[in-house]
Amino acid sequence: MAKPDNTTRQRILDAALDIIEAQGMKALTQPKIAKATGLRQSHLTYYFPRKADLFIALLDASHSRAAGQTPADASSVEAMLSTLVFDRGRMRFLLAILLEIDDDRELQAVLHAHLAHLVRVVATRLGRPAEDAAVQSFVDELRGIGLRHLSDPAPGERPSVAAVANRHGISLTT
Amino acid sequence: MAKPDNTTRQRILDAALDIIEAQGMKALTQPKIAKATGLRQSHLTYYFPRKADLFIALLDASHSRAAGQTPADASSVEAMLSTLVFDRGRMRFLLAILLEIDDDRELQAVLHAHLAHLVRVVATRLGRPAEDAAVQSFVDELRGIGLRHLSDPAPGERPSVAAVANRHGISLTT
DNA sequence: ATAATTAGTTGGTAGACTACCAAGAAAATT
DNA sequence: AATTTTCTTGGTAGTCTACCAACTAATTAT
Repeated sequence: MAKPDNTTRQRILDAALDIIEAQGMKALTQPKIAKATGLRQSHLTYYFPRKADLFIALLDASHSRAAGQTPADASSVEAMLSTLVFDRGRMRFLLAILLEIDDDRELQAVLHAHLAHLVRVVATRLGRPAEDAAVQSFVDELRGIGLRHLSDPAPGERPSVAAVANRHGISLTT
Repeated sequence: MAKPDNTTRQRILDAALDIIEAQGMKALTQPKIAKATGLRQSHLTYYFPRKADLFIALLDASHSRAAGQTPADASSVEAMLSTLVFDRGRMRFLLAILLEIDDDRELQAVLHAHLAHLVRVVATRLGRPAEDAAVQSFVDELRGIGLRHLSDPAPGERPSVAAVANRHGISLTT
């Protein structure tokens, strides 16, 4: 089902995620990844010809990593969305990808599918139809809030995800 | 009231806006601005020591430019928000700034104020109190949709701003 | 088994770009 | 007229992405 372990490729992705987590998006450079993995810089572009390719690959990689840490019960949907949207690192990650893929249709499609998938997952976990318009607009608003949150020089408490949900006729307490 | 014309500085900002409009955010580089204005590259960093400084300055500059073209009647709020959020260039502009200012509190504050101001303007134009929570969440959701729109490889028609407004109990037809 | 093809790896380089700096020119103050 | 401040220049240091030609290891085919 999953690709063969492909150790080298995976090592790159892991190192990249570590760097992002520890030093942020702007610090994610080929030299740093090379150092962390012991590979040559030029070698990295063999696996990921353009930086955008790496970014897109990281999309799934980070998802996998997160999946390994989070229990899949419905009660954690709120927490999941909260970090997804209010964690500055996470948000910047998304924005960076969005900017990097620029006008590349192919990569856009991958990202778009990824985002759509997330909405379906949330909807399902909330016991709603997979293509629920309310869930979509709920998540949309969350992302908008997250965007604004990102520019807040002194962010206080994280906004309540549940309150936003209510606004869209969604109850998080199953 | 306004700063003195400061021609050089303004010339830089104008050239920068032109480049962004014509070639997108990624094409906005010091060499290109230098060429367009006839200034030396090193000179640009005299006016804007860091790239983020230029970005922030562009925030107001683009606002001014847009103000000169748009009539200020209420009926155009919809159109204004539509381009603001669904125009890929505009959206990328915001994201680029967000990423570039990173953790600089000072610049974050400027951007944050800018975003807050926009909401107040929208609220006022809609005949609502300046600090209207509904308008805020309305704009938030729009931005979230805009974000998603940006990753759509084959964007169809722009979503209806009015429909989103209704969802937040806001009517655009004054 | 061995030849041939494909996948992975290396070192080096080209091309951009931001940021900085020392020194000189122009403008404004005193 | 002298001095201080602002503006301008040319040059450089340091990063980074992307590319490429050559080499090696691993697969696949004969």
